[in-house]
Amino acid sequence: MMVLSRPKLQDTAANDGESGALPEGTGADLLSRQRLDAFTHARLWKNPCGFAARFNYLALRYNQPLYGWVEERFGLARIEFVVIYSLSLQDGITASEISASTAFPKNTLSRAVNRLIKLGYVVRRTDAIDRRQQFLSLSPAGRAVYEEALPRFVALEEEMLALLSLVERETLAALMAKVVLAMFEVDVPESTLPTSRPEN
Amino acid sequence: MMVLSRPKLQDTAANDGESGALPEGTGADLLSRQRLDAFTHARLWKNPCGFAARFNYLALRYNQPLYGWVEERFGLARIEFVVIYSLSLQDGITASEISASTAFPKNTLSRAVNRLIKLGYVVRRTDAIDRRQQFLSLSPAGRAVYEEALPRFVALEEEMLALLSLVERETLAALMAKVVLAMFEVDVPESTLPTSRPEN
DNA sequence: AAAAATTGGTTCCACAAGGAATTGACTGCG
DNA sequence: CGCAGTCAATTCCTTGTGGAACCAATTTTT
Repeated sequence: MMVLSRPKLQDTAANDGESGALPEGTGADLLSRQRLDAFTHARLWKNPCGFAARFNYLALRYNQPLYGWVEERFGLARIEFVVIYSLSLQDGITASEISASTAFPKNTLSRAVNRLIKLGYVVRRTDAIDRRQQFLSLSPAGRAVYEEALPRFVALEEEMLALLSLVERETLAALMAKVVLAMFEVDVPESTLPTSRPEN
Repeated sequence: MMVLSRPKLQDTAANDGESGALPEGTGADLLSRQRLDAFTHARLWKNPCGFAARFNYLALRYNQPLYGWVEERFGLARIEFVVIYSLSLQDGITASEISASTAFPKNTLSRAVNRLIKLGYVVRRTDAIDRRQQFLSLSPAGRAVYEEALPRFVALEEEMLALLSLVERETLAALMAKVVLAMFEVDVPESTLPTSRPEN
């Protein structure tokens, strides 16, 4: 096959695709016009789990360049920037909360937080009433990193949505919200939790 | 944004949040009814890159349990199952093609393929005219793994979409296709490619 | 047609990631 | 009030990952 250069994404992986039965006009036809290798095409458009394939693909194409840039610009690993981003969303949370929400192991977060403190991007304040917990906050330097990075993240999201009208974006947002909601209700079988391991 | 976590995989990670200001009816209100921690809520609903945050979240919640199950049921790592899944989509592709499309490094794929061959799930056939290339195929045993696993993948996708009507699903599929298309057109800046690293 | 450049795949190796066990701080039960 | 159970965070240690170098088969250049 051909393969052309393109991606180099990295994350996700797996399945993708969808099958041939896409309503025309949705992209399958357009895709084939792109110089896209046949396998990626199959992953996205002829996959029995086409929806999953597509958002996995998007996650990959979104995260890869952004975190690559973060690494190169700031010398921060993905997990480290995740901490910074998280603190910008909710100041004063603990490492455990980030761990629980993002599914990164606790020890990985511990390392990331400690490095960020050493670099002066994050400050730690031990809870007076429960001295186990450590509330984290961004330092001015940490906030500066976030401020510089955010526009890139916003811009790429904007590029993703570029082909959509305002109405379409709202529709998409609403439908995605429903899907996210559905996932909250999925009871995760015990057996699936243990061995997992991110992402990646 | 987001990020997904990496479960053990390595994938995902990142931002999250919560808070309160989403257009009503989209899920924010429903969400707050769920027993969901505040930070995750912020990540999903008060995030400047909310769309990215949501599909990252979905990727995490989708991949993690499934690949965890694969690991436990078959003793196969994520990348190994990715190979199997890929071959089911397109028989006879090479390791390089899978690498290019999924963004896993070549050597990682090399290892995965060799292990799968050793386990008898994959067979390799060297191209007669270009003896560098090795076309891969599923053995009956490999196909059996796929056949057993696929229903799980389909079922979880179905759960994700459970709250959507048929019309809504089609709308979502079409909009997602447009977004995927837009990502094809993004020119990946050179600088972002080098240092990246999946997700894990 | 030899030399240089490319490409698929593998091997080497340094390092990071994460499971498991540990420490320190609370909580709850009896 | 003391002992078992829990929980945040950390440390230890093994393993897997992925960058870089390498090998082999081709292709291109001159």
